[in-house]
Amino acid sequence: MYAQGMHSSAATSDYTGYALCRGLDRRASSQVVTMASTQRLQAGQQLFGEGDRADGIYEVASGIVRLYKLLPDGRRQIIGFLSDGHLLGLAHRENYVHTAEAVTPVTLHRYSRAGFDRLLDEVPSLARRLLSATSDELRAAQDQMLLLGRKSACEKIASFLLTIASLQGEDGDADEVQVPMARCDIADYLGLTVETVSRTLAKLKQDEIIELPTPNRVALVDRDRLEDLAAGECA
Amino acid sequence: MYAQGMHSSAATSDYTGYALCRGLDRRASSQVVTMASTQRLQAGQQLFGEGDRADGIYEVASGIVRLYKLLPDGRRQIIGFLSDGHLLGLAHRENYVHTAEAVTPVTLHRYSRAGFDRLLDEVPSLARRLLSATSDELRAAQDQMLLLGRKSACEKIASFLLTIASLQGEDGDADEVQVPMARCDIADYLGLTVETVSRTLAKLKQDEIIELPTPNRVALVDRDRLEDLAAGECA
DNA sequence: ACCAAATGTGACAATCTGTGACACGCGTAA
DNA sequence: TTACGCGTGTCACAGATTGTCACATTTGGT
Repeated sequence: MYAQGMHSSAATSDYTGYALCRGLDRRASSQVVTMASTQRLQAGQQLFGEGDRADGIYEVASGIVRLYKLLPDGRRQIIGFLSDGHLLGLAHRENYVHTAEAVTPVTLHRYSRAGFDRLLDEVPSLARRLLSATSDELRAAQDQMLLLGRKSACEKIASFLLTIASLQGEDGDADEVQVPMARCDIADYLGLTVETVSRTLAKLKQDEIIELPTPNRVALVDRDRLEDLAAGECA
Repeated sequence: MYAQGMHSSAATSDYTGYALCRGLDRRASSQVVTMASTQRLQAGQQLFGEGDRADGIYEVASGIVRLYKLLPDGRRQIIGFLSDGHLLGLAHRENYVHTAEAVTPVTLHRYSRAGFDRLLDEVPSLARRLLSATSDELRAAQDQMLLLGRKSACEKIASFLLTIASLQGEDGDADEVQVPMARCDIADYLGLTVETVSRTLAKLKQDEIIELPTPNRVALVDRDRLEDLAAGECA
């Protein structure tokens, strides 16, 4: 899923783009920025693959990254879309246990694992903040389990659209959302096929709940109805 | 899911049953034990409900606890079974976001939220360990997303049985496992119905992959085949 | 302007669900 | 100790939702 990234809607600072600095003092923030290197990816480019040695921790500065796991026959489950403020690579041990790829052009800050561990030693409050951020990710994952295990295709799409809207709106909710992911990405995130995603969007359009000005933009016409669907309150 | 709890197969210590003490020095361990109170639940009894105020953090000392989320119409998704060594209630903010109930008779250690926060202040290394434990839970949740979103009923059941076996065996793998959960719990954990769980177990028995001496015990007869199924390597 | 990729649609199949009936086992009461 | 009731588990049959396959249309990039 995507939980809210590790940023807050606070005033800008000298370390905009370094969400890891949030809440740290000036000296610690300087350490963070010094040890970070910047990396850019094109859309579709892989950051790391499942099984690769987990020697880096990354922070999304801009763009969208997809995380996924694969089955041997190619079945793919996307386990999260990450936007700015999110960390990648923190929860791994020796090797990465999923793959990370750019959905859009992406800018990342990279921290070596060794450097990151030293930082944790030197800045004790950082572990508290990472614990909080990882807990946010865990709660989002648990919400997604409910969606994957129990919701119908229509409820899944409704939930997805509302989640995206809640992250794009200035005041928390947008009436029209930009959906940068392809239909096959949405399908692999919701445990559906592309055809079902397409058919379900068409049905919601037919029921005048949404509009699709272009394939990558969705207007939420009947938000109340969408919220009822997402909450599982309709047949 | 259940990730491994916060215990290791190390030597016993004076604080057996207090997995939170693992890795702490004697003074910190004494603090933990002093602030903990013990709580016992009968099978089926609720520990906390979704929406309740999150004022306690719990550690499972013995028994099994199920965590679940509900939809308004009663659809339930179990998001994890926790055994000894696991913490509950850590990832929540103001209110619990899921429900916790005892599957078997359970003994827990309870820490108040306020006391727990003070402990984190006084024992900096604790946050590192909790970060590690929460990361384990997050990885397990991501594995479960792959299962819920992409695996067939048979692959789900095979995965479930192997997971249980890997936690019950002395050397990591048991040939016969105890399944203390009811069929409806297994169903709600795997995103299936009780009938499908029952049919799938019957099919695996018919194919001589497992045996069911009693409904709560499963003998893994053809472990290689089960592992292939769980990994998604068969039709 | 062209082409490839993405999206959308229709027909049919498959997997899982839903329902009803029945069997079995366990716990409690007599 | 025995019998009964209830909860759990199993099974058969029918239905529904989603997947699969093939093809048409649209969109975006060069």
